[in-house]
Amino acid sequence: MSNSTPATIEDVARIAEVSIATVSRAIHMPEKVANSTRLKVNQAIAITGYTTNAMARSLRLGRSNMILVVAPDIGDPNFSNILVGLENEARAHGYGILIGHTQNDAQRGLEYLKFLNSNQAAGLILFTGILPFGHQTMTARLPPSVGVFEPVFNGGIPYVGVDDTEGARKAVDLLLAEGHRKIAFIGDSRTRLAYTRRRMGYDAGLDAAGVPPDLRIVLEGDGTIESGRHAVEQLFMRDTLPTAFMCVNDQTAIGVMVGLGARGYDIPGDFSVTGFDDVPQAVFISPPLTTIRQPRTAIGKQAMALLLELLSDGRPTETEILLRPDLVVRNSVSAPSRNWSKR
Amino acid sequence: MSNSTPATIEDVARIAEVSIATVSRAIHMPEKVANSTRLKVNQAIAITGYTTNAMARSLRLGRSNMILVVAPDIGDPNFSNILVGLENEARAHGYGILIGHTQNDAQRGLEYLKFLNSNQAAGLILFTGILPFGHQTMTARLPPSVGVFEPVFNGGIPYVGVDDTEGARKAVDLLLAEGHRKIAFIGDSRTRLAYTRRRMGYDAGLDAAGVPPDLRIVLEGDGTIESGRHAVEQLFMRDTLPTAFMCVNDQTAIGVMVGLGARGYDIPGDFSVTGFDDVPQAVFISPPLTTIRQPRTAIGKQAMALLLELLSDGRPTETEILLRPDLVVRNSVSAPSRNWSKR
DNA sequence: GCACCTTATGTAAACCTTTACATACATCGT
DNA sequence: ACGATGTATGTAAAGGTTTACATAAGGTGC
Repeated sequence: MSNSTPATIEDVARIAEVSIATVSRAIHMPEKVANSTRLKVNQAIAITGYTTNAMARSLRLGRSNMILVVAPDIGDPNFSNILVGLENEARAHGYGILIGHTQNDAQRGLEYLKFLNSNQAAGLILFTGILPFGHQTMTARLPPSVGVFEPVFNGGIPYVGVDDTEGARKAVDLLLAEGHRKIAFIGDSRTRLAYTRRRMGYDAGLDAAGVPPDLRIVLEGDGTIESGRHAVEQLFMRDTLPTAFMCVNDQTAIGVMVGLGARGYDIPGDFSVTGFDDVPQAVFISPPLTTIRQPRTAIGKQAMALLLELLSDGRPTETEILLRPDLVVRNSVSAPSRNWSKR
Repeated sequence: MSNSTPATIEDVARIAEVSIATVSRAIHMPEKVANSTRLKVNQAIAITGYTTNAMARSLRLGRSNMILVVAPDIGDPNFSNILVGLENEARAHGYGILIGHTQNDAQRGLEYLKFLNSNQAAGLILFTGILPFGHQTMTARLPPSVGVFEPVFNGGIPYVGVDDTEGARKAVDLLLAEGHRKIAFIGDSRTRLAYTRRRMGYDAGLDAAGVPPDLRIVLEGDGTIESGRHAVEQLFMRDTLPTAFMCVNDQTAIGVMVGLGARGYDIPGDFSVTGFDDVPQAVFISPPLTTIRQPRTAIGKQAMALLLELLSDGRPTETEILLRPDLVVRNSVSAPSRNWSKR
């Protein structure tokens, strides 16, 4: 029963007294095999503890049943829930998923490219707008692929995300509705296109409200807690301060809140702050952060569904699927303090 | 050059005008082949863009060059850095790593067991003390395996972690040195053995200091932020309060701090708090958390090194590798407030 | 009772590697 | 000059699976 080497299809065939072809059919095309023999085969499988050797199967079929998910940073609080959506959908269709972790290192990216080139994955999910394959990026031949969160340069790769511009617009509209005019945008135009789109939502909102350009303050960060904190320091060195901080993501917002807290200011009493993403921590910090929720599990599910479609049909029906980002109001926003009205 | 089907070893052989055996040797045992032919082969490889088909190779060799890392929760802030250590070490030895994500769901665990049984991974790294294979756990035949953080039940699986008891001892000794006597332990004896060991450190420290049992307060949580917050609520319903909270991990400590903050208390003015793990957030919350650092990257590196050793030798040289946990002092601990001396 | 179709199973090739063994040739010591 | 030794390469089998094709048996319509 538990021999040293795992049972093969031949062991099963011998015990069931049929040919290996019949065993294979009993497993993968049960309707093609007589009830009586299917029963025998199943018993033999139970006896031997047989599981099909995925190497051999993939070799023969020319494709694996694994999907590679490549992300620059697994620790990103956005990652985990997306993954749940991806996994569930994949599993429901007989695929497994593997996670690759590049840390924005081209060398690592190349490892995964090799992995793909050796046919070890049937498809690819990309968590970054940039193909992480260094100088080979242009010539890389990829399996069917889908991006998450933002379009992948290079073109031809459909993606699933959220309407970032609209989400940002919801945040800025809330601040405007509360009476803010001088709203700082703590952004990041370098790392992700999604972030640039959020900036566009900020501008569009202020344009629509007729806020003149000289009341706009835009700072560059890199989307980390640290950069949010740094942005606050920079602003306090200038002579004008905003009444609200609209942050490109929650991490930045948390940094801003920590920075303001360290200077003794109250949120939302002295300053309002908004984030984007609704990461799990957003509800735990104090005050709980008003932010824009991304339907992460749904994004994961859709992305995988799209990839599976590609895998069977070959042609994507859609090149871009955008889900709706929702405003979630907590306690980090209020009307601007009158203390600051002079500004 | 970029045909529809990827180049095989045979294409390379034809172009280099040698046999496929020579190509294989040129790749894997270069010293066994003449310089001139090795050159021809390399050129042919460059022309065809050949990469060896991992399926076929693994099938032939009977082992893959992938290592499966199974974790209950990828979002765990401890996970990411361990992974870096694991990855670097694996990569340096020609192995790739794949990440499996069980979410404590036996069904998912079984998927990975199947994956292992079909020889798709040469080794296994386990992030939980419990084999996540449901009812098949006892009969599961596993490849060489190493645990991370805590021993794996079932036995026979070596592990790499930190001396949890000693780490906890450092935390409690700090609190005692500051003058605390009434120290609550917010623990979790159910989910991880490591947590039970931390409790042992707490008891040992108090024993050594001669703190009588009736001054000890132990609450059960589950290691989440929420459970830390809940513990605070529970304690305020009792008549006696501690002067310090020693928490089984940082998440719990953050919850405790949020709970105390919500009630208007100052840390460390009114209460001291310690954590364990030194997760990345520990430095960002206010006040920054005094905690015990786990050398995560080193743990990952060692765990992978141990697994690779197992893979080649078959026998583990050590069954347990414990690294030293360090106290990192920040701002969440001070001497007990005199307001509370009545208690 | 026979030609024909359907259904169930078996045979063997193919997927792409690696490697034991065989072969061919060159080198060396005597 | 010849057997022994060593080096470089080729031939072919094996690894476990899927599936096109072949075969056999049973059923149908006449």
